Amino acid sequence: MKEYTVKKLAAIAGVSVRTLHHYDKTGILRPFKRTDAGYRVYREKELLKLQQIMFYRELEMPLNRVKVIINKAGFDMVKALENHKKCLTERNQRTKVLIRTIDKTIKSLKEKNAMLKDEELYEGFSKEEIKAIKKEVKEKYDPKMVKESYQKVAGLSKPQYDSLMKEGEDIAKEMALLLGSDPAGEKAQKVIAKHYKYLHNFYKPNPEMYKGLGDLYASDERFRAYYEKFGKNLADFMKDAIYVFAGAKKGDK
Amino acid sequence: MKEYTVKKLAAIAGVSVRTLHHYDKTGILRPFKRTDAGYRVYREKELLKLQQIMFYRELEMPLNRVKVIINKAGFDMVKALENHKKCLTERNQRTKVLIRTIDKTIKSLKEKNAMLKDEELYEGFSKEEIKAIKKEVKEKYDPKMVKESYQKVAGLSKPQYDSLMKEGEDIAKEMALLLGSDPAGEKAQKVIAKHYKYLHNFYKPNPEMYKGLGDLYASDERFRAYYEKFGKNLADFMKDAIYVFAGAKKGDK
DNA sequence: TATAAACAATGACGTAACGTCATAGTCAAG
DNA sequence: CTTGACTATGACGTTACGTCATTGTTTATA
Repeated sequence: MKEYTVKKLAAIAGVSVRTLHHYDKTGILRPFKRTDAGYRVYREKELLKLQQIMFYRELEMPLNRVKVIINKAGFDMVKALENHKKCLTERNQRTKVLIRTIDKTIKSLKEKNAMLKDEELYEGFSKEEIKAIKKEVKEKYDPKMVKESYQKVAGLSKPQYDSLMKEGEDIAKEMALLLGSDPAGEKAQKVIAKHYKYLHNFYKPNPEMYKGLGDLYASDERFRAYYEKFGKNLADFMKDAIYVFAGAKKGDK
Repeated sequence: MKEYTVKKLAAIAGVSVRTLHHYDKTGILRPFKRTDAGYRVYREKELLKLQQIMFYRELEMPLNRVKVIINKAGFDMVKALENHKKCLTERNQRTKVLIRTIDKTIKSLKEKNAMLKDEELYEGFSKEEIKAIKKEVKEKYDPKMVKESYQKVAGLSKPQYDSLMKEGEDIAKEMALLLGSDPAGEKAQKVIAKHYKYLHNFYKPNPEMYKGLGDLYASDERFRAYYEKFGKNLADFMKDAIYVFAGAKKGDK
């Protein structure tokens, strides 16, 4: 059984010794054992785990989230690898968009008649969008869903993201127009069905989760504030309508 | 002429207002003007410049270096864009290696007879290597060369990098063996010629630059320390031999 | 066996690039 | 005039290590 101390592992993995210390201290990656002298010793299992950490870091997942994910009972390494592959492929697609942006900018600079729209200058850059998405999702949806949502929307372009966010707003506006009506009424239930379907953009909801979300809308200050922008006590109305819908949905199942 | 204040520019570029403030404060991206009220106003030139900054950041270039590069007289935007394209293409290649690593790891996990060598777990990850390269280059070469060197070696795999670094060490060792002999002697000059050729891995040297490097070797504490590891006052000896070689080289030119 | 170099540990301050929030002035529309 | 959106500056906080100091441990060589 092959064992590594910090320098050897750092060398083959291409990380620093300091990083390994940091990971041990923060509990993200513990060594297999410590020698009597206090030396950290790592084995195959730790090497695989470090690989996971490195993939998550490559995809800019914050360490405190990585820690939760990979140390959870039932963590499926193969599934995680498949997900990393998907995200990396999407990143490569985005990089191709960046390269196209470069080509278009060069053409625009060289030929005075090939003007770019200002927005076109930044096509493919999505850092801030992702952050905005994460914040938006966090504010509007169950925090447990944040990670999954992140993975699902990371590949969106800005126009796609804008469109998605606008759809969410439109649904909220539609509900606001029905304030004062019966949350179990046909109209409200039609819009809520649309909302439920909309959530599929972020994660795969089920009736129980949807009810939990309704609770969250009504009880969490940030959610209330978000919906208040569209109508007075809209969060409560959403919750009521969600409960009706989710009850019916459960019956379906 | 279209003008933007911070929120509008932040929105189309996908950065935060805070980022624009930060860039202004640090002098990386100044606005076109300030209104009487103190509002920042940006125009086309600033938009193009921001695009540059964003490409450099995408490629993880530190801001203080970005500042120097793009604010230099004669900064060639088209050339820079072409260079970004090259780097992004290389990054995509590296991502493909990562994806292959994923495939191999999955196969290894699913089929117990498809064992991976430990090093194979980390193929494609290069962050620490790049950092090490930057540090190494910084320690051994003219700081002005760092950016160019970074671009030139970024695509190296770890074995390629290791090989390259070893070659550098071997040359230093060879010179150390000649300590005490004539720096203008045939043997020393033969090794120095090898050193000059070796530098081509990092940048395109010329005799004047090479002499400057010799000066740096002898005067900079880090360089001296590096060469001291191989032999007493090796840095001085290198400088002397470099001066002879560069003089002869100049004559060639 | 002694020594020196390489490897290891812990501790702690510092860094880069913003993020977050507080406070207050400015602008535009109703 | 009022209100909400936009703007400014200031300042503390965050994340993921980097850097360095100090000291113990291991290994190879003379």
